[in-house]
Amino acid sequence: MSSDNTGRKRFLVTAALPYANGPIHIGHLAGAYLPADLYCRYRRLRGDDVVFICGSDELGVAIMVRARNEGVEPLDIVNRYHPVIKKSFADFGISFDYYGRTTSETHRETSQSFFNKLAEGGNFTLKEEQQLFDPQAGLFLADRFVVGTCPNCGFEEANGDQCERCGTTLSPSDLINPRSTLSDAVPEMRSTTHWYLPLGKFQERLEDWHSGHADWKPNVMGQIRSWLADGLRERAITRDVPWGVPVPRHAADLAGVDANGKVIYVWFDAPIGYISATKEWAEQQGDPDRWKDYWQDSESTLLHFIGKDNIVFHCIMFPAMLMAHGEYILPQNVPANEFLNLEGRKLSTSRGWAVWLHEYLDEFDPDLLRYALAATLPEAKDADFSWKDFQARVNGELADVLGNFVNRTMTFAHRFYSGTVPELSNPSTADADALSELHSFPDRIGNAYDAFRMREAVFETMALARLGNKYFNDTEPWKTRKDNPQACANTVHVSLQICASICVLADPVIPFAAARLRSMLGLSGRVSADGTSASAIHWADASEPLLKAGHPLGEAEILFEKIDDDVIERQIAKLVSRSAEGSSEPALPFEPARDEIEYDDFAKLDLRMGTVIAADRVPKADKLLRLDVDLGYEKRQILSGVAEQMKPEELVGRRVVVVANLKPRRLRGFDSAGMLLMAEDRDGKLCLIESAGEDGAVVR
RNA sequence: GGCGCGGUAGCUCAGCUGGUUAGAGCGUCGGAUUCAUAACCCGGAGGUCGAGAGUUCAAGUCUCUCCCGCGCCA
Repeated sequence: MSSDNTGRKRFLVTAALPYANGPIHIGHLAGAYLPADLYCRYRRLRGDDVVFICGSDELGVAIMVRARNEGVEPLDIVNRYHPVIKKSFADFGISFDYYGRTTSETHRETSQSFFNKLAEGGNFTLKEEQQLFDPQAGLFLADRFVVGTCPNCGFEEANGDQCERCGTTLSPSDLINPRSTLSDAVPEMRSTTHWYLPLGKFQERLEDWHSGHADWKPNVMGQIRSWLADGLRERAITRDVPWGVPVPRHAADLAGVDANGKVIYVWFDAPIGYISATKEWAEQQGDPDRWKDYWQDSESTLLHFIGKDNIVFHCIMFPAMLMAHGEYILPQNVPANEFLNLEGRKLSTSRGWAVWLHEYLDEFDPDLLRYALAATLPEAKDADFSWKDFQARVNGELADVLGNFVNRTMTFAHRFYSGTVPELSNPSTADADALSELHSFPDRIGNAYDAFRMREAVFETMALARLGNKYFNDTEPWKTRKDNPQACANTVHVSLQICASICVLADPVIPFAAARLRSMLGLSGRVSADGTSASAIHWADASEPLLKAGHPLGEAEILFEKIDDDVIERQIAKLVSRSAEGSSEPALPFEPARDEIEYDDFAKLDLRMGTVIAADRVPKADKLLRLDVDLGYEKRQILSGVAEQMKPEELVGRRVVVVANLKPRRLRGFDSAGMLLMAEDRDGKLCLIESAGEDGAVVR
């Protein structure tokens, strides 16, 4: 392990650069950002020197195409999303030391000089080849931007890489009547030259390096072995695209190639973004060379947090690049996570099946999602996030177990000990046992973090609150208060110590609540972000009582409010309705507001409460249900156009609001005397208007 | 199609290099309690560990075949 002469270990932690063509959702968080943040916060509390780096990946074809489709510049797209992403991370408490972007000048320079260095070292090969060119757009086309008729099944919208209908693998030249998706023009073949990185040259060194890391996660190692067993091939590192880091002049001259219009392929420049962002961080620190301590000193530990889709880039290609360059250290570990599903289905941004971070933050406390996600991270296999599970975690664990323990402890301290820590004297076995168990928690939780077992760490953190509750229960201070005051004081003393340890050990998971807890305990400011100040409480200190007898406590507050069912149902409904719209962004307009009316206009309505006592379908009518409604003073037959959304049996027994004085009319051979009031969402979804009040009650 | 990772109580998941009656949280049922956010605490029930075959004194744990989910590659 790396360390400097003060015993502090030095870490450079990166989290995958999010692609800046959309906002952040919970899948991103669970894959990389939250586990990385848990780890960094933990390490800082250990007193280690951590630099946590990330940034927006803003280059590449996808952003360019999207800009074309919207008729704007690529820079407009990334300028739209970069600030949103950056802010939502910050609000969520992801504690990046620096969040950069790959459109920065530093990144261009860093990528180009990296490229030049590899070119000088003779690491690249050049290949001239025929590629599809869209003469109208003036662009070379990636395979997937060509469509045409499938030679196998005749499907007319087959993609250049695969036919969606019959599944045949294709190359664009196989297509009959090929056309560009950018302009509809017929693509032509043109010759172009590109740089390749022959990864095979690094095969042996990579194998040696990997064999020294048997401790990596099985899902990561499995995939690496699979790639190495296949044998590494050369891979293109430049493209003909107008949006990227230009191939540097120096390398082009060395190769004798006109590099005009050619850029470095994003897979090559994106990981270099970690380096450029670290340089920018160092500049910001006023010590421009300091990035080298983290990237080029063997005493430093480099960790990449990523999702499983990124394993080969971080475990094969980027390390090969770093080896080729020669001046960089290699990652110590790449704890890649699997994917997170949502309500049992795969996340899909295009189908509107996602929970967006910036929207979540509009309605909830960051800590709630941090906890719920951390408790169910996809560490070994794909995991599922559901709103019901979120509610259960918040109510049953954060509020009931942790929050309630703190609350009952604080209540005692304030009510019977005037808000100070009572003295511990003649401790019972129960008191001593609780303290001795407490002693083991920093290591128990820390060992889990050290091994990248975040879920276990979170579980063990909650276990400390469970210990607190059990201890509190077993020692029954509400009884001893009357017949054995010292025993009661001991209970409150020890319980407060447990709270104090929690405010340190829970800090990585729920940093905002932990800070509130510290202020309740009168420990504000004692846990510093970098763990360096002299009076700071460190991770290991949480194994011992942190509060002295007589220490004044702050004001008590509820740490976590419970979440009501209807709040959760609203979230689920939002998800479902968006997914039905098939779009990620809420776009439907609200119905326009109507003209103003007089009170008398309103008073003409005779609205009454009623109960549906019978309901059945109207024959040959898709939309109509026939209902018998009890209005208290009489029963009515009412026809309602809800059959497409509600079943008769769902309506029986429901309380409804009825327009009772609507002129009766005949529909499909049935008399309808009145109508039911409903709320209609923009997408046409209907909801009954329910209320208490007896049948026949006037609604106004 | 090839490769990789997973498939363990109703739900979400632990089970490291094979070893006594397979664990936790939630849910459920029962009990106890009342300081506290109708919270907490105790106890019970629930699993032929995806299916089948094999190795072994002994297999969720190793081998093979098959099925299912996810991913990577072609």
